[in-house]
Amino acid sequence: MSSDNILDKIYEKSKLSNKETTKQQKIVEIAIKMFAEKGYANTSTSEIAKAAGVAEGTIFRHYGTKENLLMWVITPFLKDLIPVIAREFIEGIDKDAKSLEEFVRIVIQNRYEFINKNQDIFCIVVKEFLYKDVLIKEFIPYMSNYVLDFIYTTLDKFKASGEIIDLPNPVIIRMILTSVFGYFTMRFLLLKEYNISGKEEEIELLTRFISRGLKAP
Amino acid sequence: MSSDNILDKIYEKSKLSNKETTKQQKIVEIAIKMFAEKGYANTSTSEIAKAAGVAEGTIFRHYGTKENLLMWVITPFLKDLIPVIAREFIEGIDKDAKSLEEFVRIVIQNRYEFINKNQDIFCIVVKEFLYKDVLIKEFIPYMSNYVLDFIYTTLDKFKASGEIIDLPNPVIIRMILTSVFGYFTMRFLLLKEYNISGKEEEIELLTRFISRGLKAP
Amino acid sequence: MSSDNILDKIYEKSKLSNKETTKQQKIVEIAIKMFAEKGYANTSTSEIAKAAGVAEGTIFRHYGTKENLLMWVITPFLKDLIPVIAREFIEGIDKDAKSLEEFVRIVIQNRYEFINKNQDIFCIVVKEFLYKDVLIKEFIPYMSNYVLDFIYTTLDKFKASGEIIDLPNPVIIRMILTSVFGYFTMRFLLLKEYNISGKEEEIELLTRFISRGLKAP
Amino acid sequence: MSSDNILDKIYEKSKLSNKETTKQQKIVEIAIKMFAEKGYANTSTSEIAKAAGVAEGTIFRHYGTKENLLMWVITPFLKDLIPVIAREFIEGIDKDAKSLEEFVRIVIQNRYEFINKNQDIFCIVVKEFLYKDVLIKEFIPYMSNYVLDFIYTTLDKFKASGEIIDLPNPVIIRMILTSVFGYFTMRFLLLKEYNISGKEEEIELLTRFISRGLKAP
DNA sequence: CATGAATGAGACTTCATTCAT
DNA sequence: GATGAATGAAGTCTCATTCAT
Repeated sequence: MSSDNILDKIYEKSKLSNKETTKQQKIVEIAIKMFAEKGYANTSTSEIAKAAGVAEGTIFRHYGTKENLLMWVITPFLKDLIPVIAREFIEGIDKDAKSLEEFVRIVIQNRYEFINKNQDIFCIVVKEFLYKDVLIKEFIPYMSNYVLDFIYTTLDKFKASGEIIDLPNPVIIRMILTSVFGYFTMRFLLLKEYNISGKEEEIELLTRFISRGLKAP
Repeated sequence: MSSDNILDKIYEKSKLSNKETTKQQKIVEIAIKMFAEKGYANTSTSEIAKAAGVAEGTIFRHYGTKENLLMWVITPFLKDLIPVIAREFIEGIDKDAKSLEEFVRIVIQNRYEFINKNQDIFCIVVKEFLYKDVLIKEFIPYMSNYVLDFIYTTLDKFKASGEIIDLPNPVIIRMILTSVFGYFTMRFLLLKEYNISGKEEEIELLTRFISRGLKAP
Repeated sequence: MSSDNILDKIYEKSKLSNKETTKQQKIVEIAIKMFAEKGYANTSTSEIAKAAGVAEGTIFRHYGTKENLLMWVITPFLKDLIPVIAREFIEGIDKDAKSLEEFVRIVIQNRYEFINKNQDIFCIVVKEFLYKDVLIKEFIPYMSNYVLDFIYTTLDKFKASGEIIDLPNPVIIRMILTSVFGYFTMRFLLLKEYNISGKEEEIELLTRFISRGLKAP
Repeated sequence: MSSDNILDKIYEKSKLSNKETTKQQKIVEIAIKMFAEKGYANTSTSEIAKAAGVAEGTIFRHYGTKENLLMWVITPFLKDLIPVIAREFIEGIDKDAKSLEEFVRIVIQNRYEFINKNQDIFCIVVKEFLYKDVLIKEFIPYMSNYVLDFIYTTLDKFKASGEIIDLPNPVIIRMILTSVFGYFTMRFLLLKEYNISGKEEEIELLTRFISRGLKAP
């Protein structure tokens, strides 16, 4: 069964493709840890090599470029981050036809698990997002038109039923994303050690905050 | 009358104290622009010097270190960012004894202006915040106990009157800050060019979103 | 058989441990020459690199710091300089129970050879000694208590037998060292080219000068 | 009455010549202190300017070059160091026709006072001596033929009377100088703080050491 | 005369990347 | 495939010196 942890996936992928070495695993593992901790720009390939117990040349043999290594680490995360939201979105609504609140809860729970399991990569992505337009451009296409259309019609339904406020869809989506990613950033980057309350409770609070904030007046 | 724009303040300060040179102004101006655009780590002092039409040594004659230059640019911004929020908070509530919604609106409006006028520095601060613990440590003391106490008692009052949900104060504050700064980050960093709607309207939406989200059930 | 020349030792050490490269040897060789000639502070790493036919980065890949390179060159010399004196001292006296004169002669001869073979490094050490307290601190511990004790009791014996003047031991030692190193400095640094007389004769003169100077009245 | 302290002399000289400013005095004073403490190469003109309370340009207005400032500081010291030895030498012998020991004593005492009063400049000279051949070349001519001739004939006289060992004059002079300057260097540079015994006693010991060391067998 | 802002050459150092072994 | 020595471009920073004010 395929794990939710990106690292595992990378391992699987590479095992399938080309008799992935332990060394490659180690490189990726260490790179993730160091990029997350000190940032991509402040981590040198020689540090990674040393920490991974590998010759510096080996990194370049496998990944060609430092930037390539970053992408190798980030891409599967990005691929999973939004598409799964979308699928979840669709399935969550389809199956249960629940309220917005219920839906938001499911999404947040799901993403919480995902990010919690990949905290380091999340760190990297957030930090690099601010610098590299490339990342944003690579990110957007995953938000396919099909999915967007579905989200739009769903939101329209909620708006029609008077459950949520009547605002343009992009505005609503932006509000949800801002709140959710704002929360995750604070939770997993800035206040890592401050554990105000339990996971379940925090998710519940955030869910209520968002769904109430979007309620029709 | 002292402007709200940090750049102006730096100019004023230096004009008053050291007979600041045109070159120094140029250096700071260019540094802000480049740090914001490419990030502190990815901007070299030689680039700054060249763009400012100045010898590289001149930068170091005045600021000693590249990091010093960053601080010179960031510090007044940080000094203004939170304390003013706090003062506004106190005064806004005191004067008008209005609802939470009214208060949130005032704060957001005020901060919107401030950040709008100092977009570049805001960019720099957000980006560096994720890397440098130093910044956070320099930031926190401005949130004085006096202010925090006031905020706490105010929130308690709102909770007592049943206007807002009964949650621990740190949780409420965190939610507000997350939403507000999440919004600003999206607005001024990530989606600079996407102007979904007018400024007034956006502030209004965010205000309602937050104050409703915190309403008692 | 291990040579008395430090350069040889460095080569041996590195050949044994790290498969030392020709380039590394060349770097050390050139560094010694240039440090000796122009002084550590007045020799740039780029000069060394150019003269050694190596990229400047190569120096730092191996030695990390310019100061490290200096230490790499100096340390084995310092390690040998005094301890060997001490051992010689002990053995020389022990074996033959000869007069002070005989002992001084042995020591000077031995040190003459040593410094003669490592003239350049001696130059470096003398010059840097005056600037860096670090060096002195690294130097002193080699003068172990055991050795000092032995020297003291030996000098006491000479004093008891009436062969040498009755002065505090530190004073006597200081006089010997001052004369010997004063001589070496003049011989190998200041008047390199002036060869007043043959080596054997000079040693003999210095020996007599010191041993007579210390004779009891 | 003309002082023995070089600083005073520089002051006098400059007062006589060109309405010497307090600033120039301060510059020289500070330069001496800093060159002595940290070495010429490790002292920057900006440091000197700051410590002297003077603009950096002022230094160059007066002395043109950093090296010039060094020379301005060193030259009068050098001029006094040896010539006075020579004069003393001549007069000491002439007047009292005493033994070598008496003569050596007078010279050492005299030089001790001189160097003691100008410790900082002595430090500078010793340190720079090792680097700059220029200094040596500037130094030698002061040892005039007339003086040398006198020393030679005097030494010859002592040798003829059987008081001192029969060695070539340069060898004898070198031995004396080596011992004396070796002692001064140890006393005023390396072991500044270690005061083994009183000044008078140390001079006496050194005098006896040298004169005995040179005695005919 | 004095100032100090400005300069620019050059110092030390880092690091992604290449390539012979 | 793996290694790690070597590279060289680029980065931060220092400092003696100049020159307009």
